[in-house]
Amino acid sequence: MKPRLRFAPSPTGYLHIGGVRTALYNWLWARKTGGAFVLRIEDTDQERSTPESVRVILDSMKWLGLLWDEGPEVGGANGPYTQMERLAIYAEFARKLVDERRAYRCYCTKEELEQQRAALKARDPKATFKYPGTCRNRTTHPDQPFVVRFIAPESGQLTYTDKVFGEITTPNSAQQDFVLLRSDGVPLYNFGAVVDDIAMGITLVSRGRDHMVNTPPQILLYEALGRRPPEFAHLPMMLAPNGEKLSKRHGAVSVGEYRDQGYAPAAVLNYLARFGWSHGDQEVFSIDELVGAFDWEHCNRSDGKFDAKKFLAIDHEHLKTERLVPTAEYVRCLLPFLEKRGLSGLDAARVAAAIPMIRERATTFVDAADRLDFVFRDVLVVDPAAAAKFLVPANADRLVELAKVVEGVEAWDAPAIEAAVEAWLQRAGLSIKEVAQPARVALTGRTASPGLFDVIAALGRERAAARLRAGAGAVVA
RNA sequence: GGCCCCAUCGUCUAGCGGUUAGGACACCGGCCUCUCACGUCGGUAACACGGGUUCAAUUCCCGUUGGGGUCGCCA
Repeated sequence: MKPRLRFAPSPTGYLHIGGVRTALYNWLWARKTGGAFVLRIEDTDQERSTPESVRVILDSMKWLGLLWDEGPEVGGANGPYTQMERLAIYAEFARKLVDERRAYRCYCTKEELEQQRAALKARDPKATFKYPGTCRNRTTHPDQPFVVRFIAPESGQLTYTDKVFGEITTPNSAQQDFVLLRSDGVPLYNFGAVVDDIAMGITLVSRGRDHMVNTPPQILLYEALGRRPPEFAHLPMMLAPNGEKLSKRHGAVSVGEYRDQGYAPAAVLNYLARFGWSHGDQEVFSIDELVGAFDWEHCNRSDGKFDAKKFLAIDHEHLKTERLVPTAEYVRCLLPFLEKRGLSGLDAARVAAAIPMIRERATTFVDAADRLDFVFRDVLVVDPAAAAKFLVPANADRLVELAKVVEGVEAWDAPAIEAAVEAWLQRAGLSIKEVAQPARVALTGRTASPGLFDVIAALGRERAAARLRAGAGAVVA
């Protein structure tokens, strides 16, 4: 039977990079095995869930290329895929559990429990408050709000085999009569997830290690419901460099931020896949390679620390490699960033032609747009410090001479330009070192740029000559 | 504190009883060079500790220490 996996985020903000990793592992396995990848929105926390966040999650997933077989927008046979639209289903399952004496109505109020919890903590700050089972054997049913609690076993133990952590055994004494349904009928996490995973036929649940503690109660629920639990595969956590939980205060943590910083989607996936999983010594993967190589056996069990520099290096690697980011894709990704700089209405072919000279240099699309800015901008922006240093009187004549040489080049390509310039340097008894930097500043406005001849070729004969002359003129002005 | 999990260079990791403990990022040198990059050559750098098991432990077992997760009518 083909496996069915899911990613079930709660729409309470941006899509966290750690969440993307669990989504990715699920997606990879579904793709590799020909199984199904289901996206489910767990919006039962009405305080924090927002429609905007759902939008962000969907857009982020699409940008990454983590498309779902069933879920919001695409539908499917097991919908709806948003929990708040499934309330009737949870009610039905809860009713069944109560009828079969596997769960009961609890009329204790939140305030009462809060008070008990506080009292216990006051006596012993480290004690664990467990619901005392006050309503467990209650026979009267007052006309008051109630929650539905599960009847948890008090002795024995529960063992399951995790696909990455192996055999995990937990004593049932660690469990308590946890709440299934709130007084308003909205399910709590464990119940909602189990009911939906059953209803949606999920066969393998992979999620962060922070959920490992939820697995025993969930398995108990499957048993009470007469269902065989799915397989579980927990993933180690992605921590901040200082070992803390990775959050906003450690820098960019959302998919949107990396998209805005000009990262390639495949590079994001590559970095995340390699975090906690390995395939021998291979560091760089295309998405197809990831799908082909992914397995649970090589998933690590220890937490890791996010490394922004390595992430950047992986992105750089992708941008450098035609196989990973084909030129057409490069152009498509780069265009928006050029537009953001005010360089709009550019011809795709023209942009494609300029890419080779910055390909190995640019680490992100934002970086690429910055490096290519001089090619597409009509009025050059010149770095004052660079001008002060290189556009000086001593260089004026040379720039004018170079302009003439450039205008005289016959065939217009970098090698031809280089040949013409070299010939002139010979005649004039000059070295390229004496001319390159002044020319570079005149042509690009900066002291760092692609190779001089590529720059001239990209600008075109007239524009290159004009800028060189302007550079010479800037000296006088 | 209870329950659960983890432990190889600074970081991500390879390793599945016998290796000069390998790779990548980062860092430091050399080369290349019109700048910046790229590339290339080399270098610094790790098996947390203590017991076992074994002819032999980074590898298997136990403990210690350290780190993490979780203890809600959040997810």
